[in-house]
Amino acid sequence: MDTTFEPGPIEERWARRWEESGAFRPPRPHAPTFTILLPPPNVTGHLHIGHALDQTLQDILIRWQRLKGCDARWIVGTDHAGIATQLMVERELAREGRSRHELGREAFLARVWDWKARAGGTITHQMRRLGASCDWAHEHFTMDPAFSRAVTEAFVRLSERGLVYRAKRLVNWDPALETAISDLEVENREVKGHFWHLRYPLADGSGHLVVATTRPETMLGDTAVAVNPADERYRHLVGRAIAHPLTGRRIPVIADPWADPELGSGCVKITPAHDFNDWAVYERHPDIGWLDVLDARARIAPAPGVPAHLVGLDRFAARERIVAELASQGLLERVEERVIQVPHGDRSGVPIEPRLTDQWFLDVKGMARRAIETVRAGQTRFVPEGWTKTFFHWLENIEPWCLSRQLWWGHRIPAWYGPDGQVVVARSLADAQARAGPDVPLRQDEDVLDTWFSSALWPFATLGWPDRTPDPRHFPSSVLVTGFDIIFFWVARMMMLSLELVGEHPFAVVYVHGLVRDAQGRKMSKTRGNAVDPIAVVDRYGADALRFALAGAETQGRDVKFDERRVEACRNFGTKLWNAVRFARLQGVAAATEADPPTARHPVNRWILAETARMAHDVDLQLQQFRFDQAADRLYRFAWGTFCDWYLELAKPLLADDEAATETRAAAGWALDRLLTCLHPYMPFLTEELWHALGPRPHDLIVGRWPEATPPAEADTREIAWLIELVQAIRSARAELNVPPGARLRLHAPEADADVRSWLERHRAALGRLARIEEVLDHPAPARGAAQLVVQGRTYTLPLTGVIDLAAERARLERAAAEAERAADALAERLANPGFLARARPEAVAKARADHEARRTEAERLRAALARLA
RNA sequence: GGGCGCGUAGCUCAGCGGUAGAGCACUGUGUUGACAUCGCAGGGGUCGCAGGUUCGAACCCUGCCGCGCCCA
Repeated sequence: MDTTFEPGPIEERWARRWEESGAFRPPRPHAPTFTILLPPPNVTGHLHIGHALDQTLQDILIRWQRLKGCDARWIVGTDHAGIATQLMVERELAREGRSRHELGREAFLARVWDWKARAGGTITHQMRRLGASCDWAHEHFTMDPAFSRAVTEAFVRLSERGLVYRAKRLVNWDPALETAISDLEVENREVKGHFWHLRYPLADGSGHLVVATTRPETMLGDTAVAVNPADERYRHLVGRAIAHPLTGRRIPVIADPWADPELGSGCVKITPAHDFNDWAVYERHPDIGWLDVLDARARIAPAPGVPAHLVGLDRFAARERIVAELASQGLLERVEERVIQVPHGDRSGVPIEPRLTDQWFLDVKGMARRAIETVRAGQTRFVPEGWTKTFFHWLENIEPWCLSRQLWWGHRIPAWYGPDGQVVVARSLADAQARAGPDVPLRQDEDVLDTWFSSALWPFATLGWPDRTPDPRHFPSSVLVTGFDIIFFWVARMMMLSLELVGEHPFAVVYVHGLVRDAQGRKMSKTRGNAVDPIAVVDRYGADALRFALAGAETQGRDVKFDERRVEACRNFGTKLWNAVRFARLQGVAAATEADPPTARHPVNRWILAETARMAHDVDLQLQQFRFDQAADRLYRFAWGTFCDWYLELAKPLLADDEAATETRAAAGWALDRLLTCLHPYMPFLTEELWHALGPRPHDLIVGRWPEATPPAEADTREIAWLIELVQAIRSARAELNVPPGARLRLHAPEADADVRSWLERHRAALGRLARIEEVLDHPAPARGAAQLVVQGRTYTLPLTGVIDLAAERARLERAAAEAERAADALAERLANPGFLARARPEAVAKARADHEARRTEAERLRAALARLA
């Protein structure tokens, strides 16, 4: 073995071997199941650092449960990402100087499939580099024939239940992509804009009203002006008419609470076809009607009253033109500079327009209610619990879900239209034809379904629905792991559709983690240039280091600030472990053959066996609670502190001792095996490599067994705790008194009782090695010219003739004594408080008494030592 | 405007009722044959501020200040 761990080749070798040998899902038909659904990433996607965190957490859970003997299954796949994929291929075409319209629908789709075959596997290959132990043998894709059948079936069934319907509604329209998008795909951005205050003349010429707007171009579609019914200023105008300054149409002044008397003049123009709030006003006053004045690309469209010279202008050009015209007519009262919220499409980045179109909607109110009930009843639990509230809030205010998208790539809506406007929703054209009548010419809906509609079926469409009922071994799944930004996209919708179509909730636990931010806490983005490529990090430090760093930083509920230095520290941790195993091998330590701990006589070995069992037990507990950070910390401290710094050092003399060597090798081998096993979920590659480095194995670690040994009683560990404390006290005194590092000292232990004497005897070699003690004597040493230490209530002396700096020793003892006294005084004060004695828990009182006694004794000893020095 | 969350060592964060911890950084020191991607020792915090509850508060409650996110 080399002295440093080279992750690259090792990771590649194990990734291949695990997948080829079927280790990611060994056949365990009778074992309890543990199932995780990977929220499907976009097929166009590249792995970003957020995926790396998300997938690391899932893989830790899967590997842990696999080690615990479960039939652990991580269901994997990608979604077809309608808009993103279509855009990607359209961009490719554009480079060739062509468009999808030139190609036609069929050829275009062939081109997309071609792209998918060529480039669609990027993200899944990157996942493999992270070590994601998914059920790759059954990878899914939302456009696969079976999955597509599920999508059609879902749409048809929901339609049969009256939950899917077609209607003309305002939707968020993306004029760049020319499709409806979901309100979840709209982000409000603050931009510098204007508030234009416009004069609207009264039709009878008796004056004007002032309305303010941020989008003057929409005024072409005005059908009313509203004032608040409680607004005294305008009450007399309600029912009168405005002569629209641009269209010349007569539009009424109406009373509606939407008009805010406090805002601007208190009058507001009503443009139902281009504003959600105005549409609501129209619904209360249907007489005013509506007028659509924008086309699919947000250019001014021909409509009654729209001046011909404006038709065809882009919305922003039209805005300028209109403002200029009004100004020249003296109808522009004033212009206010103002920061306004403008909705933007998160894909296209352009301002979206509310647009009146025919779309398919899903009525989700009832499903939302049932999803809420499921969580209320505890069938699905959020971890951390706080997200429950967010989830409820969204579902309680849910609107009908617009399912249709004006795209080509996706699941085409299974609806057909007859010549007289009749609509047939059916599983196939044949089916539709049968229902419409044999001779009726049918035309299929041009639109496709929202990608999120298909991914909402993920929990059961991946398990064979609708052909068969999802296998109860994997449905409901055990846990869904995702970022909080995806609660609405996935969690809520998967829950709603599972409840509706399968009649059962899809997951028992939803674990919600934070977002990965940069080292300064800013959101990562391509445009900002602060996005971290996880694969580049893997190249530099190894997948294990990245995984350990990410999972170790995942404290429940907080965002993760990504700092490469942390990854470096984790890489060093891997190297440390690597060297520990290298050393162990050099010493003849080999793989343990038994799951049970070997019998050991020597306290050092008994101690490490006990500590190992405790560690395994703690890590298991912390993972059960999804405390990825605490489990990582426990592993780190055990491996580095307990095992490397103490056990291996204490074991060195034993390995050189013929009598103790055999049991020490066995204890070290057993402890290392357990450590590698418990660390495997976090650092799969390194641990697998080291597991095999220790000797021939009947199987790979990935399918090993989680240690179940129960931690023995504490009594076993007292002797070593004392030893460690003594060594630390000696080292500390040596360092503070500037004793040359190589100097060998004698240790006097005049206060030792039989136990301590035997301990000193037993650990003579260790004291020699770790504290450079060449001899232990039980008679007192002269205090002058000696350092004195107090360990667990007993004083020890280190003669330092010629070396000691008397003043330094005095200062050191004084400091220690003062500290012990401070602690003892604080405890004494507490014990003197009658309230404490009367009301505190008896254990707290007992502990205070014991602590006080120990600190007081320590202080006394230190004072005595000082006195001797004087 | 509504909701959620966060302010603990220079930095990143644990701790959430018994008197403060880790990693990194920092200082000193070390070639004792696993490891300098390392060892050993050490410095460093009125736990945002002000009240309250309690025998006891970083931890519970209230208010304030600062910061972030989500929804309008």
